[in-house]
Amino acid sequence: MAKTLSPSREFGFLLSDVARNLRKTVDHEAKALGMTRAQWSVLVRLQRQEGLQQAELASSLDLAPITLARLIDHLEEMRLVERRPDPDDRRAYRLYLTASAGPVLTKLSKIGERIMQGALKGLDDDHLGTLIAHLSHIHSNLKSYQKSRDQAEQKS
Amino acid sequence: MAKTLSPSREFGFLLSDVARNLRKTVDHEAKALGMTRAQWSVLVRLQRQEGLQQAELASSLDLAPITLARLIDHLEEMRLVERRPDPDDRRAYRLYLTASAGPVLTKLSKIGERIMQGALKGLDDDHLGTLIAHLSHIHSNLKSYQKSRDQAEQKS
DNA sequence: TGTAATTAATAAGCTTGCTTATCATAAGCT
DNA sequence: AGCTTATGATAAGCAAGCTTATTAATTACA
Repeated sequence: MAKTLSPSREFGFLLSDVARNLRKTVDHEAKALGMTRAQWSVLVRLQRQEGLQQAELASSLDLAPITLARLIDHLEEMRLVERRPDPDDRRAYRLYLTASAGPVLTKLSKIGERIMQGALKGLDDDHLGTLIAHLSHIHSNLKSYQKSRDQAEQKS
Repeated sequence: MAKTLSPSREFGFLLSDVARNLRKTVDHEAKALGMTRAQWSVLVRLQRQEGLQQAELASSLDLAPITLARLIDHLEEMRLVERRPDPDDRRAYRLYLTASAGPVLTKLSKIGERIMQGALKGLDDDHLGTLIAHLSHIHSNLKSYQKSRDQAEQKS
């Protein structure tokens, strides 16, 4: 039984397990503030750069535009984000945080810091640096893999 | 602009980015076989251990029982999995792979190997070992974090 | 200039995750 | 034995991802 996996596949499963646990933890903490993880990520991104169009934001979050549109619907109902018409393009909106988003973002940032402190407990800075470097490497492998796939599809 | 994040938060974002890209790649490849990633993971788990009850399988995959129930509905329609009544418990089913699941699993295994080879290209075995060790450490941190959270909720 | 191609946003409808609730059966306790 | 509690499966309904299709506006180019 318990057929052993190759190290590379073991890594694949481990990575997705860790990411799922992290998601779950973040979901749980976000909920305490009446937010979801997806909404959180939108706010954080807008905090770094306001005035984006929906399509730009969607691509920077790696979401389909329609998925983001519905997230923005909610955030607008919650009065945390507002759509303003793009002065140069009547098809488009530009997205801004409202005044009430500030305090929420402060809380979210504290929570994020706390979660990651807990997750990385016992790992010293050197090791964290190595870990980040390795993951970045894998990240770029995956991105070039996807790019070549997209190009292959383009042709067909 | 581009306010810098602490290394620990940077790691959090990176981890979820990598995991999302991996998911996306796996989704794409699974689709070519008419499968989804979730279905794939069910089959792989059953391959390692047949005859599980739904509740057992759900917990081992870290899914809510109802989520698994609907996955099994589909896999049963696809004739890859079958529910057999548990002889000792009339409430429960036990899950088995059908004969046609074999060839599918063979293909899936090859695809998984290929994806991970691509993702880990340029990373030598030592580094992979370190990476796995660090992620395991983080994994157990997150699990104990969750456990303490669950216990706190138990009381309330 | 006017038509074709592209782009921004949204709609419809699917999957897969969740929580909460329901039903039937099992198990435990007195 | 009988009552309560726990458990296996499912249902209903929500969130958030997707693909495909539609509409309106913009851009490109013949």
